[in-house]
This record gives sequence, structure tokens and C-alpha cells, in this order.
Amino acid sequence: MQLDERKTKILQAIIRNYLETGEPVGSRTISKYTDLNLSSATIRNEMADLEEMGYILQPHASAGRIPSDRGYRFYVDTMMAEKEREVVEMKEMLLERQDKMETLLKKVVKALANNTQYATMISAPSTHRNKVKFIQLSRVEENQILAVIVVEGNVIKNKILSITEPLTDETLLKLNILLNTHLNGMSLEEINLGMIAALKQQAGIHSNIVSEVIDAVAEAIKADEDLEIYTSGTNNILKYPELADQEKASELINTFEEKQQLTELVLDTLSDDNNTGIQVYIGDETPVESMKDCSVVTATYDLGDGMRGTIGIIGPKRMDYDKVVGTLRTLQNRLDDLYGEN
Amino acid sequence: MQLDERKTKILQAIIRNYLETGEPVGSRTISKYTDLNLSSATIRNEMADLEEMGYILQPHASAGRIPSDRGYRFYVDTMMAEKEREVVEMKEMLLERQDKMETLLKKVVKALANNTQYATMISAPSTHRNKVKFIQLSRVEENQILAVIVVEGNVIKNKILSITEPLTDETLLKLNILLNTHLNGMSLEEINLGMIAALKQQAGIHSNIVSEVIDAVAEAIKADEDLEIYTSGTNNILKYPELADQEKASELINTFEEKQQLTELVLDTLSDDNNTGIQVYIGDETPVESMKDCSVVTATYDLGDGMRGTIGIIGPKRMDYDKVVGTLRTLQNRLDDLYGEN
DNA sequence: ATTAGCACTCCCTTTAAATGAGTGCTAACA
DNA sequence: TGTTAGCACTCATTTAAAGGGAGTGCTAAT
Repeated sequence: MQLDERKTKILQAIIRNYLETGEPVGSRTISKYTDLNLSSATIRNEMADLEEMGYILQPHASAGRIPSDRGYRFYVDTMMAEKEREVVEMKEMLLERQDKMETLLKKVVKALANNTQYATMISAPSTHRNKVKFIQLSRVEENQILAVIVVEGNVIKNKILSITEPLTDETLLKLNILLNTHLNGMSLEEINLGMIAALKQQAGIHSNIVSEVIDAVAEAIKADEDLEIYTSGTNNILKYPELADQEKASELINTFEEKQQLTELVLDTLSDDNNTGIQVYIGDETPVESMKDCSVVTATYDLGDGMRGTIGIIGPKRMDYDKVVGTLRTLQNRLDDLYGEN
Repeated sequence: MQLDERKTKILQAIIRNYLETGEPVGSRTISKYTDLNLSSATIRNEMADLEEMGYILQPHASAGRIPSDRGYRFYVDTMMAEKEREVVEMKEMLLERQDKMETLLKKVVKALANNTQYATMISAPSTHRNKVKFIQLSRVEENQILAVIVVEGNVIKNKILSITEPLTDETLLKLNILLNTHLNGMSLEEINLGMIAALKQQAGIHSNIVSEVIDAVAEAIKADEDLEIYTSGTNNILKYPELADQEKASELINTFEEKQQLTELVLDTLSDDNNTGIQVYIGDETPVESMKDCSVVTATYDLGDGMRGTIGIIGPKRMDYDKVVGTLRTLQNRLDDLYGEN
């Protein structure tokens, strides 16, 4: 048996209706809902077929049908191929470029949550920034040295070092030159133990400063492993009865608060990059355990220069895929436009 | 009528019992629960008195009694005065001083949530840090200048400036000297328009750099207005039926995610500093709207040097005040010890 | 002052019945 | 052969009634 046009229409009608109401949908509803002019009995026959084919299922014997994961998947696939979507009112917010990336991201994720009424997340853009660009030690107080390290992608790391031995300005200058000449342009792999030992030796009594600076360098470079993630609208989870029970909701809320688990989602999205950069995880497809009963839609945005991040929307399986994908797509374009050229 | 010893004992018994069970408690229970050897009838009489006095109330005519806000208040006041508490197993976690404050705070707030099974928050220590300590401009690339600003309390602000006009190293040095001689030691109030104009004039063609630096200074100084707050265990809210309904839980979760509203709590706690630094807000007493049905216990911790922060525990009114206050107190001491001397 | 006893209240649970949305199947129809 | 009307059946949900039970207030006796 295969999915002819009529079955397709009926399936879509079932799903669309279920997305709206959240209730199992019966044959009579579809009979009226579609423009097929078929009686409920005919629809029933078709529904029996669709169920046999695994696209829909019955929560219990005398209930209507709800989409199965496979049904959702079909719906999403056909829908994604279909249309380009209208622009949302998020425009003006993005019009003037925020000077602080953090503020922008928080605003975006919040607007997205308000807009969609789902839980949302966004990861700060990260790149491979693995080369040291600039190091500077400065005295800020008698016994305090400020180390500033800049790595590729203009990621800046500050560290205050307390010194015990007196340090003349001249020595400080020498240390600066020493560090810069040896470490500039180096990647994490290139800075090996031998090199560190050599540096320490040259620094003599101030070798501990070298140690601390190198620690800071390491931290700055690997900082993107725990990438920053902002969330919003977690409370929207409670709006959907199928997610709102104590157990599931609790886990989800925790996931959103801890953020740790969300990085998996980000990494998965970034790694497996298809043409559009928009991905839909339905039920078990998700890489995050606590979202097994949800659907997750993610989008990759690209600010050029290898700086990429992920936006995600998490909701019930009966999520309004159409709207969500559309919203994400426009948002994606906005971000790309805004930062892309720079 | 006044609260004699017997009434006090009965009231405490009622509250303690209610804290455990979450159910209204009846006279017979108390009759057995206490060591007073009184019949349920006598207890009933006393309970009638206590109700008249406003310490307890009946959810409905034939139910047991639950504590009123006033009852909780009484309980907390007597309890706080009473005892010094046993030490919790949070010790080892704090033993070695974390190099990153952020990591420490996240660990603390998480441990606290696990420990108490309530929702918890902690604010990063902030001080009045309102004086500029150090400014430095450095070239990191041909057309990019890094501005580093350090203000009191070692709060560091970085800003990358893109320049259009060429800038010699010599000019850069001059700018550095210019900025430092004029701005070092200055507070936000002291940096006025006239001064800024003068600086700009001296900077000549590079006046825009001065502008940007001053913007950054302003940001660094006022950064403590939106102080950083970490939360954990938000999902614990759902554990308490009296908070778990869609409406309330949703607002609470939102408060914890947004964090904005939590600053009110922090500020209130920090401002109104009593002897111990531990405060209990019951029901309406809280400064945060969404917590009207909760109790909130906050503690101030002090790292010396004017660096102070707030820890908070948010739970149902029938919170285990005893344990919570005890835990907070020891935690407070730990933090003070750990960072105090430095 | 304390207590036993009792009538009364009212929430909650259980049980049963009624409802109604939806199905599968069969037979008739075009 | 595909479509449809009709009907018996299923089963979650709603509604109503009944009963239980925890707890109270009051009174009278100790």
C-alpha cells in the first residue's frame, strides 16, 4: 500500500487538526474539515489504512487518531520542502546592531519564546579560535598584575595575578616581550611542555607568572567547549498537558536551567549540517534524553568568520512546525544579514 | 489573651507537623504528637484560641488547622533565636578555593538545591566599585584596538575598538597617558561633560576612541546594577502541590529564568541587614510578586573588601525553616572563612 | 480546668449510571 | 469497485449519588 494523494491530504488534515486542538481527531471531523467531500465512513477506511502504515495511531480503542512520530516526520518533510514564509515582526528589534552580543542573544531568545509560545534556546556563536593573538601583562596595583590574553575571534581573557616577589617595570616589560615573541600565533597544540619549560627558565624567579599566563591561555582557547547558552520561555512547557506532568516537566526545566545538556543539542545541530541549516528532531530522534516526548527544531546561524551558533525551539510533538520553521528561517536570515558582512 | 507556654507548644507542634505532611492537622494528632498529655478536646479549645489570635487558620469548616503567615512568622522568630545548627556535608566542596568565582557559585547553588530540595539562587558578590583603577589601550591588529579598563574590586572590562584612521604606536602611547592621567581614580560622578570635552579635544582626530573608552568605563562601573545571579533546582517547585499549579509555577519558573526580578530580592536583602544576615520572607512579605505564595530565606555573605552577595532559598510556606536556616548559616560561615582573610 | 461524648459539617473517594465521540463492519448503492 | 448510510459496540469522560471519615464545636460530667 502506498500514500496516494487522497491519503496524503487526509493525513495532513489529521495532523493539522491535531496540532490545533491537541485532541485525538475523528473521522467525522476530517470529513467536514477537508474539501474532499467524503463521508466519515470513507475517511474511517482511509484512516485504518494510515494506521496500518504507521502514520497515525489510536490512544485507545474508541478514540480518534493522533499522529505517530512517523506521521510528524512525513508532515515536516513535505512541509519543509514547500514554502517560504512570511516575515515576523522581529525585524525592528534586529535593526540596529547591538553592541553587546549577550544582550542581543537574550533579546532574540526571549522574543522567540514570546512569539512561538514554546521554550527556546540560543547558543552564543563560537569558532575554532585556537591561536593566540596578543598577550599583555600590566601592573594595576603594587602587587597585582593584570594579564590580558586575546585569541582569534577576539575572545578576551583577563586574569589578575598576585605577586609576592617585587617586580620592576623593566622586568615586566621583558616578560611581556618574552611571552609575546614565543606565544603569539601559537595554537594549543603547538604550545608543548618543552616550550613551557624554556619559557619558565627564561622567566627565572617569575616562572610562576608564566605558568599562570599559560593556564589562562589554555582556558581562553578551550572556552568554547562550554559554550554559553541562553534560554527563555521554559515555563511554556507547562502550557502543554502532554509535557506538564511533574516528572517530565521537572526534567525539562532542569535541562533548561543546567544548560549543560543543551550543548549536546547545539553540537549535534552544528555537526550535522544539511542544506538549510534547519533541523527537526521528533521524539526519540533528539540527542537530549529529557526531550524524548518533545519535538525540537533547531537552526544554525552563521556570522561569517567561522562564527556559528544554534537557535532551538522545544515544544510538544504537536508543535506548529509550519510557523516555527518559518520563524526560524527568517530569524536566521536576519542574523546572517546583520552580522554577515562585517 | 496571650501566648502562654502551652499554647506555644501546641502552635509549634501544629506547624512542625504541617511542615512534614503538608496536610491540615487536627486536634487528635496534636494530642498524641506532643508530650503534654492533653485530650483532643482540650487541644481543640486551645486551637480555637490560637485561631482567634490569628496564628492558625482552617482551610474549611471541618478541616484541621494550618499555620497562617503570622504563625510561620512566630515559628521562625522563636526558632532563629534558639539554636546553632549542625554542620552540613557541604564542607569538602568548599575546601579548596576555586579559581573561578563563577564555577564556585554555580557549585554552591546547585549543592544547596540538592541539599534542601528547594529552588535556590545566589548572586555574585558585588561592591560599590566606582573608581577607575587602570586603563590601557593596545593594538591587537592593524585596525583594532583593545581597551582594557579595571575598576575598583578588580572588575575588568574589555572592549575592541575598530579604527578607521591610521594610528601610530606613538599616538597610542599618548592616548594611554592622556586617559590614565585624567581618569585614574575618578568615580562616575567626577567624570563630567566638561572633562570629557577636554579629553576629546586633546585627543584630536582620535576623539571617538576617547568616547568609546568612556562608554566602556561607564558600563564597567554600573555593571553591578545588573548583577549576576545563578539559580538551581527550579524544578523543585513542582514538588510542592501548593505551588505546582500551572499559573503559579509558570510565574515562578519565569522569575528564575529571567533573573531580573531576583535582583530585587538581592537588593532588599543587602539593604536591610540585620545582625545575622539571615532573613525570612513569608508570603506577602517578599519583595518579589511571583513569590507571594512562597517563603523565601536569604542570607548575606561577605567576602571582605565590601564584596557582598546573597544566597536565597525559595520554597513553600511549609518549608523546613529549621534546616534551611541552619544550612544557610553554615554556608555563610564557610564562605566568609574561605574568602574573608584574603 | 479537663475531658468524654455526640451531633454536625464538609471534603474526598467510591460507585454507578449516563454521555458521547469515535470505531469497525455490513449491506446497499451508483 | 469505490462510496456511503446505518448500526452495534467500545471506552474515556462526565455527572450524580452515596458513604466514609477526619475534624470541629458544644454540652455536660468529672
